[in-house]
Amino acid sequence: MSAPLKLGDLEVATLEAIWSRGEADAHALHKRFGASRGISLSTVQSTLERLYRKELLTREKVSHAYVYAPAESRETVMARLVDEALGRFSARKTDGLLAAFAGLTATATPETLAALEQLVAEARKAQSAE
Amino acid sequence: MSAPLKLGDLEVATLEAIWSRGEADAHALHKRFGASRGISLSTVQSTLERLYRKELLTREKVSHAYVYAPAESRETVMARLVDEALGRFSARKTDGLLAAFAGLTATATPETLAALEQLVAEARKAQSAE
DNA sequence: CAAAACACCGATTGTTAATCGGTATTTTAT
DNA sequence: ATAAAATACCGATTAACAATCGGTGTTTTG
Repeated sequence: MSAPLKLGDLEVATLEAIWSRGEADAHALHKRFGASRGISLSTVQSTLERLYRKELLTREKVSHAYVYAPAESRETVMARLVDEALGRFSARKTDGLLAAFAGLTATATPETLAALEQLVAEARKAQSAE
Repeated sequence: MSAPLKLGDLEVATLEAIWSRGEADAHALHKRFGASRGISLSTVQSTLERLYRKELLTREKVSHAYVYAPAESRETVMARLVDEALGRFSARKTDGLLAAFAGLTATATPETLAALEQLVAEARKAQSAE
């Protein structure tokens, strides 16, 4: 088990920004939402650093500044967060997922349902193939 | 939006214990896992109190002791936790759920897949009925 | 009435995200 | 080559919370 993943709001926002552009440095991120949040460059750097230590970001020194890139896809991170949220329950995790899904279906779009149906169908196929 | 729900490990364990028995008082809970955790009665009480304030538990004074009961179902709490975990992402939440499901389907049992299929079918039905 | 069982209150500890400033170091522009 | 600018790096602080207890006062109950 990788250490329980915990993410703060700024961390999530940072990840999203990087996912959407592929890569970015502290300077760029700061300009992006540093202003709106009234946050200093240092804060952005610290957040990036934390994300890096959590192995959610990769960094590479270009000249003397770090350029960060995603180490994990958004889907993966989301899945991990869901796992983390439900993992402490003794009940089978699927119960939780089903519950979560049940809540979702109320507002799910037809496209989402179709995608879901597809996923289930594929999973069944894969299963019977084993 | 209810305040963001956050639960610690002891809190989840406590909830589970209460869900499984329908109701319980601090004394019973303490006997249940107080020993294994080497925890005092006070700690159990505090946890119960916190859960009560979070409106996850109901309490009723029987004689002069509180008897706690669930205020929310396990499924509801799990769904809220998932929402909480994914709600901060700007991407459509469904993406995250789909991702979570994708991850799940790899190890899902046939029963789970069947349940999932059922949910999707019901959701579609409900949708077309609107 | 006395003892036991609790609630209630307040205090402490530990963790983690968010936040920043200051200093050292590396670039870059002059 | 130097000065100025851009960054990294480090350490400190704050704030939120869960976990944890002990002590004090109150209500039951024997």
